[in-house]
Amino acid sequence: MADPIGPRRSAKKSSQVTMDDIAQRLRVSKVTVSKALRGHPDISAETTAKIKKLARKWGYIPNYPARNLASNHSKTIGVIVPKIAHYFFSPVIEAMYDVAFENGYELILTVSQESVQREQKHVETLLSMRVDGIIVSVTQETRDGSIFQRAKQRGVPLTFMDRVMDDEGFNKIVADDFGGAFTATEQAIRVGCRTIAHLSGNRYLSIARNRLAGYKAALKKHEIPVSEDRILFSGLSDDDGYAGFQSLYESKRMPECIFCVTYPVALGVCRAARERGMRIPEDIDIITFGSSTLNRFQSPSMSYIEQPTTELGRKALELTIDTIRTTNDFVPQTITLPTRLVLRDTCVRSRQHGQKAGVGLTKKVGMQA
Amino acid sequence: MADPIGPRRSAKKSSQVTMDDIAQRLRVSKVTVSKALRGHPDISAETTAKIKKLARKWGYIPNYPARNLASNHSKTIGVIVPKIAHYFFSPVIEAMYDVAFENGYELILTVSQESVQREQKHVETLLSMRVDGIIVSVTQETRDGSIFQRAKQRGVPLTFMDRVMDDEGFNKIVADDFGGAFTATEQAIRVGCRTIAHLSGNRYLSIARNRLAGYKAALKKHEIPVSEDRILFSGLSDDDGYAGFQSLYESKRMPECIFCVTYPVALGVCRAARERGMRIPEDIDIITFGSSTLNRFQSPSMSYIEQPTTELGRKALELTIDTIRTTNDFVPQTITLPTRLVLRDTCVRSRQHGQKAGVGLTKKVGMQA
DNA sequence: GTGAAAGCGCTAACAA
DNA sequence: TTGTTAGCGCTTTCAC
Repeated sequence: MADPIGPRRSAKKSSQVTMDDIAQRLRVSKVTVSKALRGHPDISAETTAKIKKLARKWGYIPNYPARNLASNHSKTIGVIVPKIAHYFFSPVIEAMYDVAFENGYELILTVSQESVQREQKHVETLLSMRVDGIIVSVTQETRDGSIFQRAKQRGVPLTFMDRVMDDEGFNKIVADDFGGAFTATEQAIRVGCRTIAHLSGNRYLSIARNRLAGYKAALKKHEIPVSEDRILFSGLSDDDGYAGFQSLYESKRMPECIFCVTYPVALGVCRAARERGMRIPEDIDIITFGSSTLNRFQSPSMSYIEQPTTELGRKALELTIDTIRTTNDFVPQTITLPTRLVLRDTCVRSRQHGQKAGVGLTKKVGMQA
Repeated sequence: MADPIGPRRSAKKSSQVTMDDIAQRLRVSKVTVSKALRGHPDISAETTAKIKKLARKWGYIPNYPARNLASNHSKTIGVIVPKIAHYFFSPVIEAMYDVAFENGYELILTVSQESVQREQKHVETLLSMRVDGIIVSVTQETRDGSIFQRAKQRGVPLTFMDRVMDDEGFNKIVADDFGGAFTATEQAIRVGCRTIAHLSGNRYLSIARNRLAGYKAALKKHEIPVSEDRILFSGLSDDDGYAGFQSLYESKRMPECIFCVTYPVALGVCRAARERGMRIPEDIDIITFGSSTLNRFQSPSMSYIEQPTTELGRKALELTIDTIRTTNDFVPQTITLPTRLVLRDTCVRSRQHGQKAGVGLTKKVGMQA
């Protein structure tokens, strides 16, 4: 009966190989096995090799919950996003997985579906799971930040990403929404538009607020009066864009250009315009914040403000891991990432009644600070 | 000092409230607290209420790893998908979250990025995390199923979804790839196409194989010879579609219609066709398996085979939970979900040199068995 | 370089 | 109805 395949386990319920099994077989202690498997320098190379070999042979799989319980950390980071079927979040999340992988962390992804209630529940769940850190992009409706304070009290670092809360004391990673919106609006002005509507999102959502502010600032700079009835607050979906266009259309205050808070909203506008027989960009011009990989297949392909999705994801994770490592002296940081104007088929030609496009204007397109 | 806010914790490192704290304060045992918090009928309503009240007051948060270690289950299901920024997987995953939520399960989502190595690592990680079940949609390259066998040996139910392995002994949830491809091809034939190319995926991938088989079967039924040089194997991305079109174009064997294995492939074809000045569907017709929410915004909007994404996600989770609950007598099941033909702007008109479209053909579109 | 003891926070089984 | 006794599998001292 020498060297059976796997440990002999008499009265144990589970069929898992444990460190104890390996220790007994090799006549060393559990501790030695634990250290060896983690590559601890305490243990001799010889012993370590022996232990690792048997572990592999027996198909040993570490028990994370046990490890977690004993060591008080999980090497796991929880993420809460409002939507996953979204042109914006997908690449952000993929970038997060990459960084997590590189650093030996696991990611637990949860989706709030834009529901505040679910969001709160997810925070609690992640806390229960004993994640080492949390990254959240809040829902459109989130106003109350007390649940996030709880995480903080528990000593779990929390980082807001893209859609943030105003609360102080948290890490934040955002795109330059103000600057991007400013640039987009200015582009519309450059090509000769004087009436520019803005389809904004929820009035309280950070990204919507900042984009709106950028839009207004650009108008002011160019001494174009801000007309409040050309600013529509609703949501971030294509249906909102559709409804927004309709509302503008019916109010007989059609602008020359519409600046949309998100790409889906812009799509909704396109659909509505098409149904009314209006051509883009000939009859109504458009520019949007954010895009989709599918934009290049659209005709017309829309000009847009490119968001640093990958960087957003990477930085959010990096900063969170950093904070976990230096948990003692925590100083909250806010990182703002630059956006970029990408010109396609819209918002590039001179308006008939405006001045010639591009006259005296730099055509240069680059990252803004 | 009566009733301080929170337990008095002298020599404890963590600042977490535990069941013990609550038990001591209320002069009951830890077990009573445990049971009360879980709503166990053993404990009187009165005691339960008292305990729950204090737990809430003190902000008690259960410790899942500890619970997991003691009870040997995690109420957690691991999911492995090849991509997340994908028109297909997003809704599938959202559906999974819904079902998980409804059933009190947590989901751990991992992304293999089409890498076999990552996929294997994810299986190990999920096993280490002691998930109660695993759902996987394999990468394009996955051939070796031994890692999945390991899960099975560990007693962890594993369900394949959409992209499956041939291995017996696992639950499988798939769309009717064969039937859908058959229908799509037949539609092309109906509108008068006699030469129909197929841009297929990886030769070994289940979904690609089945769609190819459906395509061939439809041609055979209508006595159209299968021409192997009109079948191109590559990948599932838009670049593959682009390259596929190019290859067809250069070989001077342009078909009347192209049936694409996925929506992104079809997009690539559109792009390539447009660059060559060919109009769709006038010069070259197209039909595709699967779609995207953005298809309605395309012009032309493509006709496609609709995949039951939500159902795929729901059923995968439901079946997995079922299997967890009845772990003793496991009988592997394969569930095939119907697809549906959706007609848009392509593959609907009669070919110039073909017979009139729709003559004698039902225009009815419905779920196929 | 190795190991014994202690305990992480919880639940299961069985007593009382 | 409640409590006692044992662990779950691992890591952390700290002694040898």
